[in-house]
Amino acid sequence: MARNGSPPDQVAAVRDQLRARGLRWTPQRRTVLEVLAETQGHVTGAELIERCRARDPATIPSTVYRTLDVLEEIGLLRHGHGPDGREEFHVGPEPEHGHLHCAGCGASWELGSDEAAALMTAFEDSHGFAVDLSHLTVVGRCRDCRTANAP
Amino acid sequence: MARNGSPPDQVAAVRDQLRARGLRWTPQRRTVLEVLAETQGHVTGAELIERCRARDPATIPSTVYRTLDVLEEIGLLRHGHGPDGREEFHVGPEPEHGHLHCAGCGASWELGSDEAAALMTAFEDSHGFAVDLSHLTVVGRCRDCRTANAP
DNA sequence: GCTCCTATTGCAAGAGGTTGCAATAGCAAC
DNA sequence: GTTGCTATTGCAACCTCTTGCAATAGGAGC
Ligand SMILES: [Mn+2]
Ligand SMILES: [Mn+2]
Ligand SMILES: [Zn+2]
Ligand SMILES: [Zn+2]
Repeated sequence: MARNGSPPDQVAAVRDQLRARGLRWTPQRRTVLEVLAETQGHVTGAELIERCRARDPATIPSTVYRTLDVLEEIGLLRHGHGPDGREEFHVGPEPEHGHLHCAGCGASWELGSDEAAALMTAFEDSHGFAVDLSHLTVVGRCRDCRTANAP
Repeated sequence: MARNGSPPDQVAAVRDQLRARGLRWTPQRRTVLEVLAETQGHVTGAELIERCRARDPATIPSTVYRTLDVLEEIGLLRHGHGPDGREEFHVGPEPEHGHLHCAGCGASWELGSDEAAALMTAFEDSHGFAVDLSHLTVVGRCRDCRTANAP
């Protein structure tokens, strides 16, 4: 999400962006946007639905997923995939980043921007390929798990 | 899958490996193994179930998925994730490899071993992290889609 | 061949998503 | 404030997997 101003301002900005594109502002979308404005970090669709239901028990899953699709299409939201493949939406002021996930202990880290840049440059140079960094999760085993397993 | 010898030999080898571990050889597992022995490249669980059903209409999904788990646990199979996050099992003689997937045109390529090695070395050096290459799918936009979109 | 232990299976229920469709409701124009 | 177009919604059905549990059946040992 674009993160400028207080949550109410952010939500109002999205409303205006939607209307400017001929899309509509509905109570259901308002709920999703308000929940997103209060969220930091990563959320799965299911988590989001749960939080929307806390605010409006009549929340319908398909409506939430379709709203997420729209927000992503107009560039207000991005998603990556957790180590299990499930979509995770990136929310908050952090810049675009990838993830590192240990299959041993389940820990995960954000990819440093220096490292990310190196990775993107490498694919750019070799294939002319523009990596979608925020969609990337690199899975493997961390140092601790490796030394623990092969002492 | 280890790929040595004719399909019947491969299947027999797996049967022996299972028994050696106190696991059992069942008609259901035989079906899955036979289908895998005839398969090249990548398969999703659902595709595998479909092919098993062609051979044995009584095939039950949970049994197939559990068999795949076992085969992966004992190291005979690996999975990665497609761009949509779904699991894809790697089958065939190719060495471990990652994937590059274009979100624009849907094309995908295998990562070259040189490039893969560079990527793995980078994470090894910076974090002591051992990347699971076959689990990796890098999503982005290919050269063609980029020039088509921003001429 | 028969026994016995327990790995495996089938089934039913459930989680997380997606999709087609008819009914509803934004909102731009009058 | 009404009207009319059409974007959205709710719903139901469906898809891909996962899980708990009771019944079944490998296969090692005799
Ligand atoms: Mn995985
Ligand atoms: Mn994705
Ligand atoms: Zn770890
Ligand atoms: Zn492309």
